Amino acid sequence: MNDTAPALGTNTATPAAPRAVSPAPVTHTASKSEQAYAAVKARIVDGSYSPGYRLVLAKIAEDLGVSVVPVREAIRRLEAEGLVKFERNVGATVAGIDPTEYLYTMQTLSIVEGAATALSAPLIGPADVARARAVNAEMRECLEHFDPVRFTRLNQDFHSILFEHCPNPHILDLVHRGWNRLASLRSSTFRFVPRRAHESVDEHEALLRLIESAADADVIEKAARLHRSATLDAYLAQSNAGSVSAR
Amino acid sequence: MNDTAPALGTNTATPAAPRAVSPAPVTHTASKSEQAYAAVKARIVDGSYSPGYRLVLAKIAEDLGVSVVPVREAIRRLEAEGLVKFERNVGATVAGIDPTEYLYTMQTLSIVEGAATALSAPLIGPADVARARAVNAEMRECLEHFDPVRFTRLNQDFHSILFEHCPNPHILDLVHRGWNRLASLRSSTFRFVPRRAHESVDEHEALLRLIESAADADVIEKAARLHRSATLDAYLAQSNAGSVSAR
DNA sequence: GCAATAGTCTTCGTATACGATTTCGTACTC
DNA sequence: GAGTACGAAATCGTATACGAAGACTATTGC
Repeated sequence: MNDTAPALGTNTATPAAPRAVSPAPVTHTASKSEQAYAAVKARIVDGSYSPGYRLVLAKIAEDLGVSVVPVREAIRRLEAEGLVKFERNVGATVAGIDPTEYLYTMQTLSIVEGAATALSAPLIGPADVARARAVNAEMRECLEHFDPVRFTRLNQDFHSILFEHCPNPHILDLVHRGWNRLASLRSSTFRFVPRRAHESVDEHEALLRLIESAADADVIEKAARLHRSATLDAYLAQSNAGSVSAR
Repeated sequence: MNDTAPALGTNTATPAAPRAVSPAPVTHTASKSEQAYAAVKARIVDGSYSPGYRLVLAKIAEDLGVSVVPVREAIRRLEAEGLVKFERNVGATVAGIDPTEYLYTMQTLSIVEGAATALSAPLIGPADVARARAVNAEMRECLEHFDPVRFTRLNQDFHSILFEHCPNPHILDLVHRGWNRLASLRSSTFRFVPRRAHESVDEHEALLRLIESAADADVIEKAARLHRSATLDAYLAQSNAGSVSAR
């Protein structure tokens, strides 16, 4: 379907080596619509457009040197993907950080990512495990002088290695969408709950052990799912104790 | 109060989409874009546009009494949903029945529907269970003079009761999308594998028992997932006695 | 001084128009 | 007779234009 492959990337340690499946079929064909989609998506994911940012069609069109029509299409696609919220006769804004939304997204991701990881597991070779372990080592290092943003990026790299082999493209797409949604809110959970970062690294190692030992798909799925929902729980516990709760 | 809508006396050709699996956001304001989206989606889901059908923008626009621009947007949204396939400079076609695609969709659905059902379970009251049981009774009846189409519709109704209470709208949305994709290929699995229908009815009852007894979420999820993947397996076993995995 | 209302201004929604690309048919040549 | 090349028709892609709806502001009345 859609989903231009990158977006998940920015990976320093994992240059998407394993498979040449990477769709770079942009054969001199880049429709304006496509351009607009990619451009806006990139800006959302990289944080240039932060949540709540008002996406004015005419302005974006001008920035990109196109008319509003392709931009509208792009926005529509992003809306369907959940990256943008659209209100009739009012306009589009970058989808928000609403804690409720965060909860939904994390829960959904826990499920689809768990499944994707379990489905990938049999296809993950020793080389992949080694790469993942290297990333995890970096994460552990990163714990010293804790940098939430860097940590989050590494976290993404780590999990990418685990689920990218998923043979079911639909599920993989859902995982990507979930990650993108999270990426749009740059404030990672780890910023709020640094303690969770430590546990996270340990759980990563446990996950790798399971994969190495060719554990049951069920077991891997459950572990991957719990790994994520534990992060969610940590966030919830924190936010309840702390300031903003609201709904 | 608004809605003077002169000149276009012939419009509003779409009176409340014929009960697709997804909710109809029919506020009293229906932009042309919405109309087009609902209309095309309805036609795909109800089979007027069968898989492979070529969706010509101009023709649809004329049928609906609008211009092509709103139709384009609608098509884009349907594309993001996976109901249509779009090729640059060529056009859109209703997404196909490709067995591989079927496999992917069913697998994905088994996962998200399983999760949705498990999350819904605690919110399902005796009244709901009773309704579901009534539907299942109809299905059992339906086994006598087997009618695959009717059976499939009842099957959808049954599962809808089980997952519609899902508190996570994202997951619920994914379930709807999965069902819609399946709906677009009118040939239900049960047409090919009537025997599966019998098992299915029994599994439904088992599922209801689990929900009634407030079984563990894990147990319910696994049961719901297996229920669906068993249907998939039945299809696979039937359709090709040879090439199992089909890449 | 505050609130309600009217007017303006921004921005969206859709129609129409035209250029670009693909596809299909036909004729011509080997 | 078959294959290729040229051309026409169909269809998509995008720009521009105009009407409509919501938001913002200023003015007026209490």
